[in-house]
Amino acid sequence: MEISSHQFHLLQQLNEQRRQDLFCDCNILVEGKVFKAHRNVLFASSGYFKMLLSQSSKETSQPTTATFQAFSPDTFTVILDFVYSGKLSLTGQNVIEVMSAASYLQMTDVISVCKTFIKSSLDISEKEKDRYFSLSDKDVNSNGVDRSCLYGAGWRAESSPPHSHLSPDQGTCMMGGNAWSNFSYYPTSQRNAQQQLSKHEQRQDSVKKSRHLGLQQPSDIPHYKSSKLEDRAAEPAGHIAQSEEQVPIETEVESPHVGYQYGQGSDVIPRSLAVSQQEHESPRSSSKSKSSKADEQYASMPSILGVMGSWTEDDLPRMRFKCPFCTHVVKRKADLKRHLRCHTGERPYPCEACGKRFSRLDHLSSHFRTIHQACKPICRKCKRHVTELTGQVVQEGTRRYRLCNECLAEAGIDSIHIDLEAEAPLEFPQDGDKDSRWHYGEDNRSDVEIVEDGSTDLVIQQVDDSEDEADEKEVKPNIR
DNA sequence: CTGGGGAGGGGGCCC
DNA sequence: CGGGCCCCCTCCCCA
Repeated sequence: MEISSHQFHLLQQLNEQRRQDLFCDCNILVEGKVFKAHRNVLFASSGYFKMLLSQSSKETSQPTTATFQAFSPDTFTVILDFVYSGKLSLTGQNVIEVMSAASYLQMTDVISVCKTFIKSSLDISEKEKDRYFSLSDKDVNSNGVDRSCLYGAGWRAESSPPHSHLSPDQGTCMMGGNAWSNFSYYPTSQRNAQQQLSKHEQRQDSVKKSRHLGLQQPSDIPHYKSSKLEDRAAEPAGHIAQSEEQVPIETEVESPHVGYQYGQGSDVIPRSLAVSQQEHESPRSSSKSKSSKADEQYASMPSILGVMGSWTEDDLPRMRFKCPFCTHVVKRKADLKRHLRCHTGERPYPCEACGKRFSRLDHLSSHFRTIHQACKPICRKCKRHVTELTGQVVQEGTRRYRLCNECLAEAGIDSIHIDLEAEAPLEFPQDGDKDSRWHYGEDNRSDVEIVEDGSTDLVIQQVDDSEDEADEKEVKPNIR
């Protein structure tokens, strides 16, 4: 006969002992603040402590002391409370730092929950958005990220089905924080197959890892292509937990206990600051993430991301920002913010000419110039340089390119006709407002001459190349 | 099947 | 710190 409440009461007693400083045999020093705990509890909860305590296990008579600088006392409080209660108090403000700390301490379950938390706060597809708004009608106070949530874990899983959780794509736990308070977390061992790692995500990480660490990309791992985010969003919500599939990848990098030298440049990450390489897949997110959600995350990004200390040649400390989702390290916070979009799938810059969305404004700009403005003074067919005299702009739907007169003749002008709606040139918004509406130019350049033709979606325009070329000199389009 | 080119995406870094 | 450019890589399409 098994009494399900036994484990709960046992841990409750241990927690009580911790609070009363009874039998505590381990001191943890975090930025000057001392935490007392039981080494057997820490040993059982954290891979880091397991390593640490196993090394010092011979000296059981002396209290073990561990010192951390890589995270704040508040963060460790959250971690320790989880260890002793199974409840993880996550908020939009602390989730990144808690995850980094959990990564450092090798607490995979905590990492998984943090990722789910982040992912859920970012994972807003159009469909989900609709649901979000519909739910918001019922729960006006729903705020998602900033709402604190409590992850109940462990023994209680026995009294509640383990399938009613963790997949943010399921049930009421999924979106916009509407059900954060109901969001329960269960240890990896109790989760079912739906928690399997997304192969695409795994793939992306492995690719990145290979790239950043100078490792060869496994040929059997298909390459994740960001442009297929819709496909990705359509996949079942599987992520979380260190699956067995990840093991080969994880073995490619060293553990934080031995430290590692980052394969990029000569910057060596100090051992004490090395972050765990327990790679975790990115929080899955739809390509149509609501940027404001991501902004909240970015805004709340704690300084823990800057713990990657290194030293310049002048012996001056140089801060580095480590991505919480991969091994990538950047010098600037803005670069990290930009990099994070490749994990969150956020694409805040839509091309209103064709609807394609981009994660970066410069990519959108480049796309627009190349696809919709025919900036390249090169004949698309023969690749020769063309001017307003030797070539013309052809519009095919929203796509524009140039053809020299010869190629134009070969293509058969007779088959091309005017698209009157495209009479005015496409203009790229200059204000940089990512939400601004794109518009067709209203200045109606006087030098634009529409040449009528016979096809259904092609337009040939005589344009002033001098203006275009001046623009090109100014903006230096990314022409390869 | 293969190679070349276009397009997209990510990182570094300058302004 | 954001915008933007350059460089590099990968994927996809097409000849």
